[in-house]
Amino acid sequence: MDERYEPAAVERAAQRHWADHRSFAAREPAPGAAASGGGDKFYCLSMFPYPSGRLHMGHVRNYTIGDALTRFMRMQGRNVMQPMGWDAFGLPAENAAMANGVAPAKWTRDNIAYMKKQLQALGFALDWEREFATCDPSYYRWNQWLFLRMREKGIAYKRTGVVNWDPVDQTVLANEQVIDGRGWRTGALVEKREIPMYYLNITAYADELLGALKGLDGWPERVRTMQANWIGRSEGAEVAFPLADDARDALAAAAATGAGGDAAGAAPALKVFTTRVDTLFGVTFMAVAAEHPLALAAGARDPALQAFIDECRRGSTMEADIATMEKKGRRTGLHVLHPFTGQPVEVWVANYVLMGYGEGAVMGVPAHDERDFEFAQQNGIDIRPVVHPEGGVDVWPWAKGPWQPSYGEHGLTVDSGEFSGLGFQAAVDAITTALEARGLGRKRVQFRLRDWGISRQRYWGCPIPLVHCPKCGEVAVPDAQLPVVLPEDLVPDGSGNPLGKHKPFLEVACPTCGGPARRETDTMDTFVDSSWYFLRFACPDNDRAMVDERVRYWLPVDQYIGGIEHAILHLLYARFWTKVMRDLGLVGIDEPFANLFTQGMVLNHIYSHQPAEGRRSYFNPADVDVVEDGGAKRYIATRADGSTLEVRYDGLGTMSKSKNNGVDPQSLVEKYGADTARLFMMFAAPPEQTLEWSDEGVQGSFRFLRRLWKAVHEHVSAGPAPVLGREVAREALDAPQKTLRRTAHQTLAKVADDIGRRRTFNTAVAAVMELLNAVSRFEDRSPAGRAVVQEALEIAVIALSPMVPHISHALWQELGHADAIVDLRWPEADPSALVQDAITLVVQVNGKLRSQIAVAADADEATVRAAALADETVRRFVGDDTPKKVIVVPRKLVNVVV
RNA sequence: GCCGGGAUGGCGGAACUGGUAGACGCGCCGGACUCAAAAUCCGGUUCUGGCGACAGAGUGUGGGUUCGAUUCCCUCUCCCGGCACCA
Repeated sequence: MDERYEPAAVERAAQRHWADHRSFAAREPAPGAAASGGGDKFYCLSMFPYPSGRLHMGHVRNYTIGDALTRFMRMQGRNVMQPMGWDAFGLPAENAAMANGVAPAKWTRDNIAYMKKQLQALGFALDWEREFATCDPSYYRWNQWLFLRMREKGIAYKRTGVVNWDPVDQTVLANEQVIDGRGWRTGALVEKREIPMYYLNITAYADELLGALKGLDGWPERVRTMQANWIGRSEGAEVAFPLADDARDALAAAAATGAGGDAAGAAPALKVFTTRVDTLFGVTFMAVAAEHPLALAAGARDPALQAFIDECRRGSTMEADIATMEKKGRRTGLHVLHPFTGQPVEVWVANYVLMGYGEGAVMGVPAHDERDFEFAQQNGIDIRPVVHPEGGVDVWPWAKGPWQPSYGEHGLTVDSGEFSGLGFQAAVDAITTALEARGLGRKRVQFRLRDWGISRQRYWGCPIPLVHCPKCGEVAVPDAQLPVVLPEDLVPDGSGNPLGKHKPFLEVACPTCGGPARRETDTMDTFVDSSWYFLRFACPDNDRAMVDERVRYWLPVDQYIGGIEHAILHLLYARFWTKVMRDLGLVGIDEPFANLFTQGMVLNHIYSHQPAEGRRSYFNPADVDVVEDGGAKRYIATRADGSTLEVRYDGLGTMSKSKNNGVDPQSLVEKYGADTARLFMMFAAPPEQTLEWSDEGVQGSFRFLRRLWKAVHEHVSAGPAPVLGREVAREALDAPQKTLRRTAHQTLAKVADDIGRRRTFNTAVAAVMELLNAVSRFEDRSPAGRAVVQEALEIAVIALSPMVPHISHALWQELGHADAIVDLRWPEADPSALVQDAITLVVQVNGKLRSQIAVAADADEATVRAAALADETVRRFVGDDTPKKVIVVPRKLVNVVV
């Protein structure tokens, strides 16, 4: 055995062993053997990466967690599958293409090749025989195939949606490409624009997606809460306010000139949804979106209002922007009629009401809604209280002063005609019933969740399989002609989708009539690709069907691992997609992921610089020096050419390509080896917690592995140790030998619990470090002593092997084992090694720690109590007082209260 | 703005079910080895007072419940994730 730990050689040898033995190729049972999920299978899946170019520390964290679990579960005797693939479509490839003139396909595939090497160098127990990328036509053809099935069922449907529009580049922008309301390349003010898009009817599944969260007890509570809030079920009422004559005339006039849009004149009433129909008599205004037909009709007659509508169209579509912008409104001069009193209520255009969210209109009740209150105060609108908060003050302070939370509380209705004097629920019921009788409303459940728009006006994605024919209209591509293959040699230039200018793709014969037709150029949202990839890993080679019987064996995923940033969108879409496939008879499961582990983000500092013209650029923290300058800090970045530049500090954020703040694990792997990189990542923080990156402690992890190597080396170079239980009787050990043995077995049990139940790899590693410290202090070289050390070192190596598999592979052999540790069954801790005769209890006086006493492990309460009161220090603090109370917590402490 | 999470020594973190706050590691200080350095090994390291035994304070802020609170409840501050076209 080498005296020195040489990670490169150790890792090469271990990886060769796994490759030669196909150690991680998952095997299905013989056909027909198991209909659904045989008891011993374990499908361990980490979220597949976007091939951004290089791995970053977030990847190392994600995949090391999954790998440690995979290896641990293998050692528990489970048939484990841990596959890997590539989420290969998406925006960064187009950005790279624009920057470097390389086709997205080439850039993506080069990145995949490089990152695959990195993953392999890290020694992950992946079944590479199942690898695929979502940009492979053999994968995305099934996106297209299922899209067509959904379209047939009406789950996929077409309507207009709002997008960010860059008026200079004449292109749709992703939210990420909108910075402070401006296009990132052009700096032009972004506009909202309505375009036709395909949507998936996820709201039809809202009730099930919400209800099934209760059954997902293998999911973190925080994720379930976030999803429930996102779906946002609320019970309320739909109320129709009939149009007054002025509104009706305006709509009719607009319809005549075509200014009012499609819906103009069609609606006899303005519909809204409210959860507070009990406040209906407090309505003093209505607010509609700028794109609402009433707003457009009024704008056609009022240039000032039209200017305001145009202003509302500027800015991004992002909810965070809309929620934080200044609330503005303008009156239309048009009115609707209160459904009960018939009084006219003026309609306002408000920038915070969005078309496409519900009805594009809300009723304004300033007395009982905070946002309406502020809007009314700002615009001089009446505030009419109609609910008297129960147990609230007897005065009506609404007219002046700021909003009080009590204004929004439930209470008894007042000034509400025949509905006065009712409690919340009674008022809601009575008013809803009366509305229904008049045909002006009904009870309704509303979800916050909106349907999923999947059309993207972008090149590097899965083509939507449709053809537009001048004769036949929109025609689906027949299944036999799938996949619609994306040409891979185009280079986008920022001026829209290059597919729209590429004739070989664009020009097609209509599948129905054979005449000349135009192919659809929109591609699918990349969330589509990631909504079912976990199914495909079970059957990546099937070129005749999307899924097959192997999916029934492997699914659901037993452990899914990924970043908390996916808590809502990806995980919700994947759940939805699975339910759709179930309803189409393709899979037999209701939920895709039985257990979910959400790792915390790995953060790093962000530095950027905004040139006078063009895009803001980001600098990697590794290239930035922090300089103290008279109390203030300055940040100086060094460019590749050696020149320097003062940059701005933008705080901490997730490691990402776009912020250029990733840390490439490659340098760590080269310097210390994969095991050190893996170990440090697991040791640095509990995996569910956010981690601010710093490689300060890496050295310590390497030192630990070297100490372990040295300890094994010293032990084995003294020759074979006697075997405990055969050459040395366990009962014959002396006290220090028993203590080391107990530490070893406690460690074994703790590590199994930390990995298997708690998933706290950091404390598992710490426990093994303590064990090695105990071994180092143990100097007994007698045969019995060496037998105990042999066992303790074996336990240390086994316990670490899920985290640091390479060094464990080597050390296991050095400890005299012919079989590879990767195939070892995880041993149980020996209960007889764990027994302890005497234990130490803590004694408190008035809750403050004062002393410690040693008692027999099985001492009864009276004995413990007497021992505590007899303790000298305790008597000093208790003095002559008689204890009021003595609390004894078995095996833990005694608290004397005086 | 809304939803979810977090805050513990100089630093990363431990304390799992309300019961010894600071395990383990980093850093730092001292020592051994060495001509010297690196590496390694040994000891110390929450803060304040004390030579010391020891005492007091202490888990972002302010309050509460309890014999006992890092842990439970309320308030506030700051940080992180998500907010539907980054993935």
